[in-house]
Amino acid sequence: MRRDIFQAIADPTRRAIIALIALQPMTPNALSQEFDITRQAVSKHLQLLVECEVATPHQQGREIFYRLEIDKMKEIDHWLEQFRKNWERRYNQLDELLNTLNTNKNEQ
Amino acid sequence: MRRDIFQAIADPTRRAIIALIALQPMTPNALSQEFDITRQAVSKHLQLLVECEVATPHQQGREIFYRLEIDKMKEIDHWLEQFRKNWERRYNQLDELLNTLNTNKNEQ
DNA sequence: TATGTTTGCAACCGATTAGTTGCCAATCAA
DNA sequence: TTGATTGGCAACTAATCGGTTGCAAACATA
Repeated sequence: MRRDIFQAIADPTRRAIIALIALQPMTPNALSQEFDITRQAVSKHLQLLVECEVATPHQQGREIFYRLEIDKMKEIDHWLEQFRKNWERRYNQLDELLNTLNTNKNEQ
Repeated sequence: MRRDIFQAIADPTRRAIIALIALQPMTPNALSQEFDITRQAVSKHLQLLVECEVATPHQQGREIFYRLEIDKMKEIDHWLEQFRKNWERRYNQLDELLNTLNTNKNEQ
């Protein structure tokens, strides 16, 4: 069984879950209301995310909030590093800074 | 059938293939010598990469060189963008500047 | 032309995946 | 204490995945 971050983000539902809990920790119940699948299906995705150490459960009464382990996302970023020099010129920090300032006043 | 870049990088062999053809275009035969699987298995990975538009075949005589479409890797980078502000020092620079420009709400 | 090389395609196989339903334990609220 | 809510676990299923073998087409070369 491969259990790594790349497996974790392979599924579109899982990517959506990751994006949601990046904003705030959420319960399986709350999460399942965002999708057309059962709570149990969402739970299985969460279970996999926990195995991959992408999310961690935090119990609060009878609810369990799943929180994103943001550091895990860095592993993807790190893997991308080897390709970045092949495409990025704007990875120059100053370029990035100026570009963002010129085209984006609002965060997202 | 999900055919996207995230599916493409889910498999470790495929990630290795991507890393290899990032250095130079390679043939299925040459690639298969780098792994403990058959040429046909490598070919199937290449086929999927082509479907995902991560690699493109370039015939040269009876050989077919597979070349990495580096731009596709940017899609991963773009998806990561939403998380990056949560972790990156070099983006904190930007955050700090934006906060200052926005009459600042809160530091850090 | 005959032969070997390179590759794609098809059929097949076992394991995994993403989903379902059913059930039970724990917690909260009346 | 009773009943509803929340969520994990188990069993099952259809589809997909990653691999195999076998074969035929296209090309290169003797």
